[in-house]
Amino acid sequence: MLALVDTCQATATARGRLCACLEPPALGRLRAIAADERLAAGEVLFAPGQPAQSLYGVRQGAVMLVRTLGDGRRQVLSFLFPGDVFGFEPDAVHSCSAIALRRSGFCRFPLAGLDEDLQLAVRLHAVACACLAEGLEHMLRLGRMTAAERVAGFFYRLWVRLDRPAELHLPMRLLDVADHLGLRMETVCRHLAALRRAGVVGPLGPDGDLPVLDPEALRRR
Amino acid sequence: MLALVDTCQATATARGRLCACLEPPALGRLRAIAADERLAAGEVLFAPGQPAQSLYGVRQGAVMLVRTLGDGRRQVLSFLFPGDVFGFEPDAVHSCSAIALRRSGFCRFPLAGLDEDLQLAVRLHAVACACLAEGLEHMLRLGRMTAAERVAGFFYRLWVRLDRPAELHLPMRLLDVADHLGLRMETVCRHLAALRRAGVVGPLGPDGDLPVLDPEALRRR
DNA sequence: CGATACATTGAGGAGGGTCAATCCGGGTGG
DNA sequence: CCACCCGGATTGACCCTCCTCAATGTATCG
Repeated sequence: MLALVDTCQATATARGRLCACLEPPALGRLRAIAADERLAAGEVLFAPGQPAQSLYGVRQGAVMLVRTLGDGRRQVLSFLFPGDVFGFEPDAVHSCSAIALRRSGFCRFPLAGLDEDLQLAVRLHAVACACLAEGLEHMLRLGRMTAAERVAGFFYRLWVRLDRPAELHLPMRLLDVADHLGLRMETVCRHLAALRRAGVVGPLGPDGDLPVLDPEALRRR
Repeated sequence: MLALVDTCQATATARGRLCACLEPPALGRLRAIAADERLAAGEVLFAPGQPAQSLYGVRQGAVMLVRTLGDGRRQVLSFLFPGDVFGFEPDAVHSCSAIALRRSGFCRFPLAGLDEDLQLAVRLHAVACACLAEGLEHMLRLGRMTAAERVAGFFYRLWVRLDRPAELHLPMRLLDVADHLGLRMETVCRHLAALRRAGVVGPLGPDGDLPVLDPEALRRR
């Protein structure tokens, strides 16, 4: 079980990481309660209405959190990568679904075990704050940025999050990106095509490979 | 100092309330560290870049949290009313401004005092989760709802939040509403006019009074 | 009585949505 | 091995919602 938490530690960004900044007692508790979980691409970790009894940390792979309206409208709340923690709910019930975008592995932390150590609780709050800030940031994008800005900004942030690779391996479909950015798939595709014509990115490969040629131009929007 | 926290308790919704569900020791600590703060309409409680050293609970009045882009684009992240808690930041610096919409009073809770009691820390996390969920909800609106839905939904939620009064007293300008909903003021005004023509709301008074004639129609969108 | 601040309304334009056709690569089954 | 199919990406044409700009209304305040 030790390896579970340590894997998180190795791959995570410091900010969203649950096990960061913990001293032996809290870390020990975290290790004691962590459970392993694995999902294949497309599988659902939890769905709306299900009881929310754990937090999850992504170890490998990629996940998205999705809310769906009755009439089929979808909002992808976030894409999550190794080190990210998710599953926060104000009530004891999930309000969105978590869907693996590829074969993924998770640390599962039962909520019951998280409320009994002060340092752990404080850390938990810090991680929740990071999620909250992330959400507010995205609110600004959805409310006040143009389609071009959203698309370029999205790929820039993804590129940074994935350690600035020469080639981005998108685990999600363009439809998912569109549902994240509050746009239509066609709109995302068009703006991506514009970036390609401008020499900012290369052609999108069939397996989701996207060469990033000019990250600076992406950042500038 | 006792009265401060108790005032929160009296007026707050259970969910976002910091002092809810606390037993004497934690409640005592909360009371011990709570400080009073008052602002006139339009005054700024904190601004981006300022050190974030406290959480705040609204006691009376109304506040909005605002993020502004360099080019003047604004996103109102949330409107806050008695009982709401705000000031969560992942870093020790504020990322948005808090602006009083009218004469308002706050409980100020220094962060330093919040990290030392387990029950308090757990409660803090619960409140942060509630904020987070609120944010995700709004993300869905910004990303996937039409202007008409956003406007109607906004006034419906405000009406519920303010205890379903016959007449809504809007503390904010239409411009603020627009910047909250990712719309233009004119668009908000037009859809509000449509609701008026449909007999769902009455005419908007000069001091922000808005009779709510058919809440059910508002809820239906 | 102007001046200010905000709400309201109209006319016109643009950005993004909608619908539909086509492409493309990979899998499947004959 | 190849024809077929399928999911997703791409592109085009058209349309509608919302934005933009501008004029007008209205209440408050000096």
